[in-house]
This record gives sequence, C-alpha cells and structure tokens, in this order.
Amino acid sequence: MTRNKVKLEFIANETARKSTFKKRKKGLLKKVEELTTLCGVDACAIIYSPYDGRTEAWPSPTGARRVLGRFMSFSQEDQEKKMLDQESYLKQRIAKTSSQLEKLKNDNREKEITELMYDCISGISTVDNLTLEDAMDLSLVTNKGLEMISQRIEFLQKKGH
Amino acid sequence: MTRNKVKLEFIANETARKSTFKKRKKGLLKKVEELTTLCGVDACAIIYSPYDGRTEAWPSPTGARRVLGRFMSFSQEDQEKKMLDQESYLKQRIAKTSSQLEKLKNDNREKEITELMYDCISGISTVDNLTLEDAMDLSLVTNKGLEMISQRIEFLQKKGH
DNA sequence: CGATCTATTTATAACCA
DNA sequence: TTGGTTATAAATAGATC
Repeated sequence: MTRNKVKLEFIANETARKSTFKKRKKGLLKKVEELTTLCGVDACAIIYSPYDGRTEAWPSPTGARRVLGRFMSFSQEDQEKKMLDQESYLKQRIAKTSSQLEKLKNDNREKEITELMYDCISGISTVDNLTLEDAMDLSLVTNKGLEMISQRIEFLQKKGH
Repeated sequence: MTRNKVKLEFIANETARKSTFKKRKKGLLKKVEELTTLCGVDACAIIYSPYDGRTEAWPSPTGARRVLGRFMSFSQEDQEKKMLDQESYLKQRIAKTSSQLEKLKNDNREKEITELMYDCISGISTVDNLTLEDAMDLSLVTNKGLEMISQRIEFLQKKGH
C-alpha cells in the first residue's frame, strides 16, 4: 500500500480533515511539552478548533502554569521599582509614537490585536479553572494593566486638551 | 548504531540541549504551520528561547496575522464614537475603584497574568514589527479592550455599593 | 464518530566535516 | 559554532473495526 505524501494544502474532505486535525493537534501539544521538558524553556501553543469545544489548548493547564510562573523572580521591591521605571518610559514612548498609532487605529490590526488579547485571557482562564469572565476580570485588575491603561487615558486627555 | 529513545527529561549537557532546542523548535513551528494549512484552523506557538535572540516565535509573521484576523467588525464611525465616550467614562471609574484594586496588588496570580499579557503583547509586536512599547500602546487603544475595562470597573463600583 | 492497526513519511539524536 | 548525513524513533494517513 502506498500512502499519501501529504500535500500541504487544505484537506477538502471534511471527515478526513477532522480526523487529521485531531491527530495532529495531539501530536503538536505533545511536541510542545517535550520541548519544554527537554530544553527547559517555556513554550505554549494555542489552537482554535472549530471542531472541539471551542478555542482552546495549551500544553496543558499544568504546562501553562509552568510557562507563566518562573518569570518574575524579582523581589516585591524590585518589581515595584522596575514597574515605575517602565511607567515613565512608556509615557515618553507613547507621546513619541502617537502619530504613528493614529495611522494604525482603524486598521485591521485592531481586530487582530483584540482577538489576541481575548485569546490570552481565555488562556488565563484555563490556568485557574476560571470562567472566561472571571479571567477577564482578573486580567483587567492587574496592576500593570491598570497602570498602562491609566497612562494611556491621561495621554489621550491631554492630547484632546 | 543504536540511538537514544529520548528520555523525557531536561538535557543536562548544554551543547546537546541547545542543539536539540534548535531542531525541535524548527520542527514544532513547522507542525503548527502544517496544522493550520491542512485543517484550516488558526493556531500559533510561542517559545521563549534563552538561546536565540529573545522571547519569540510564531508560526510566522504571516501565520500570526492569519491567526488573529477575522473577528470583530464595527463600522469606522461607531468605533471612534465609542472610544471617545469610554475615555472620559473610564477615567472617573478608575479613580473610584483604585482602593479595591489595592487588595490584589501582591497576589501571585497577578504576576502571572501580567506576564501573560506581556507575552501576548510581545507577540503583537512581532506581527507588525513594532517595538514592544508601541504594541502595548496599540493594545490599549483597542476598542474591545476599553469596553472590557469599562465593564469591569462598573462591576466593581456596584459591588462596592 | 472513536479506537486500532500498519505502511510510510517525518522528525531527530548522534556524528562528522 | 553551523550545517549536513544517517540510522532510528515518532508521527500519522488510510483502512478497518
């Protein structure tokens, strides 16, 4: 028996496509997990399955936790300090690039970015078994997030004199 | 010659680990791309490489674009209008709810979530070759993001009677 | 559908230039 | 280190239950 050499194109047959999707999704996630384990790096994969429940998948809830943990290993003080630095830095940057951003405002990019944020949040929800809404909540009350938002608003206000 | 059957554990030897990382990273990204092509689904992978330049990797800039596109679709006018309304609205609310937010300040989850948001944003920056700072800014002026924030704040207000 | 079972195609670990 | 090469381990398309 000769098997197909996998033509790299959309699989027309729905049954076959779904089957392939399931198999490959599994394989992909496994690969992600192996990579993180073998090489000690953080990685994750996000897959939007029209088949399965919904837009889901990470290496695993456990894996996600590992991906997210371990970054900030600063002390509380360092964190606050850095955060402050970054705030003022950001403020400057925002001023400098506002004109550029204007151009992008109504671009399709906004849609893209919005979706990405959503996806991230839905990822968060899997980390702690939260509902999507709770995760959003939590995300939005994050210090950093609020600071950023606050700065942005302040800037817009000034701009609008 | 007999080759290893791949023990699923951290590779101690740095040279070997780095080599494996490079190969597997490549393979993983290829798999992601194949999955999206073959099955017509959106997927992406994020890898934090301590070796390569930095915390990067997606299927590809092109792939990322495809992953993110296709969602929300407001008209130009509605978008601008909403954004303006929300700016002033948000400012008030943020001031009023700041004390409640204090409580969450030192939660570990916050660190994780903050980091995740950062990661997402850094992902955004690769999409359009923006600096990290620009991407953050862009993220925050997203309509949807503002809406979510607005709702959250409203909720906190009611809750705090 | 979902689970199994091969035949093949792929991905790679170990080498080597 | 950065790439090829090759022997094996893995992944998986297609068929079957």
